[in-house]
Amino acid sequence: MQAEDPTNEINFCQACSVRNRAICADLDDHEIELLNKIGRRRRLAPGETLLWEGDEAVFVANVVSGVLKLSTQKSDGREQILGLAYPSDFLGRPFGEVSPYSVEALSESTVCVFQRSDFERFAEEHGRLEHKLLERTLGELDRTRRWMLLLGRMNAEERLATLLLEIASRTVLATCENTGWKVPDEFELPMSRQQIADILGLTIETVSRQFTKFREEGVIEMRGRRDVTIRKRDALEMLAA
Amino acid sequence: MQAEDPTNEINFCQACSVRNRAICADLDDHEIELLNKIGRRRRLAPGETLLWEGDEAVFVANVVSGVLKLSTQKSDGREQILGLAYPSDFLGRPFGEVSPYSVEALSESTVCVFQRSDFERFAEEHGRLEHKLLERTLGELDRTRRWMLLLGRMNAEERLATLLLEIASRTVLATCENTGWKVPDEFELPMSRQQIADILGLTIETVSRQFTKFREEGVIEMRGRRDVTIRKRDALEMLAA
DNA sequence: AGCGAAGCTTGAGGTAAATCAAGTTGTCCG
DNA sequence: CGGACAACTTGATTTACCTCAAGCTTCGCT
Repeated sequence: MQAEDPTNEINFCQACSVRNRAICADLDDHEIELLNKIGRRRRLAPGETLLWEGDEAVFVANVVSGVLKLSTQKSDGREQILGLAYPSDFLGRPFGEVSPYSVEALSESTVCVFQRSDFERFAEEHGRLEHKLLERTLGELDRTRRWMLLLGRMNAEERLATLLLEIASRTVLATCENTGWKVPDEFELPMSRQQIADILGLTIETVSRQFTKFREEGVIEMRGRRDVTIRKRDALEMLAA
Repeated sequence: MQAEDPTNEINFCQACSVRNRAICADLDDHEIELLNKIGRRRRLAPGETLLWEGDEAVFVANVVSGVLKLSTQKSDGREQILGLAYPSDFLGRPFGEVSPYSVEALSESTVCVFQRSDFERFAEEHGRLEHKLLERTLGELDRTRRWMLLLGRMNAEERLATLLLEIASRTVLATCENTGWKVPDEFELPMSRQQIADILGLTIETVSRQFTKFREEGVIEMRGRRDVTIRKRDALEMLAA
């Protein structure tokens, strides 16, 4: 998947690894060609920011590879991560003036970027794209609402269990083509302990202690700081349920 | 606004109080007539449930009057309210099989209900409706994500301040037509203390203590349990910021 | 290899909110 | 109008998580 050349500006849609899963999936060859003309590939290094909260919303984008975070800050600096974006996910705020959150790459990422105005014009002329975007947005709203139960009503243990299962399941969807995949028990965390804390609404110390606890209980195994193996999936699912 | 007859099944769209704000706003007279044929009005008493979490998603609806809550539960019964729906808001999960949350009326409410299958067919044939629904869904996603900052990173005082301001601003949008309105400082809470706790991710006791604190500080004034007057809006805005 | 620094872990102590347990106040209804 | 019940408030105590403060790993770099 990393083999394709992200700098190739000519007809990159044809070879795009998320071509059949992103919002462009239902477009025909002619439409794809038009979309190809208004978009461009962009590579982001870890830590690089694509959109700033409060800034004019100039871009929208599809994630092609990598993982990005959406986040917002309180005036005093407290940060809350609003979600993660995986390959085929859509980024940005069409039909809105300002970006309501920041978007920053967690890992080395490739995105397919459009000027918001270009994209909106295209969408209004091509109902199928707008329909796909609607379906994706409704799905994202469901996912976001489920996260509210975690932030409002779960304890630290339940929160980390839920996140580990979520990352596992999202990782596979991002890695394999849509036949024959299954959710892996081994994966790499795409973010630091502090970022995990900002996702879960906890402090870095509490997150660290929970990792230690899961390790001691044999629920997970770790090689280095970011390589996780789930050993007792049932235990995690019980907590997350 | 309560003067219109909710049981009148003939052409209720024409006289609908949310006609210009709901997703039907951009439809022409012919389209409205078609939509009118597939929808029907339904009145809900406080506490009555329109959709159950996990059930087949048979309905979608527009809120005409009243306030409803969307909520989800953990397996052990802990509840988290995912959001409130005010007049002109859209309810339900188009293009999905199961309802990801429950919808229950908080106050006496009127909704305009469609069979999901009817609605989806109509939407696919009428791009303007789908576009409106997309805009509304994107807005709802933004609002939901902002709430995550509250659940993940705010203390009890900040949470209640934010909710009071939110209810005040949503109440006016629900009450007045779109010219000349301003946000009121006096309003009625449409929910119980326990429901406020379930919105804010707190316990009923903590909510009660915060109300008492705001009253003692002269930030708000209360007549009975549900009538609130904001006396120091600055103070609340400072906390919510 | 070995240094340095950022990232992470661990411990001790403090605190906001939860929990448990009475009281009190509104509200419904005959 | 009064009585009963649910809804709410208040107080005392506990606890999960936060804060502050060291240490310890991991990893990039020369």
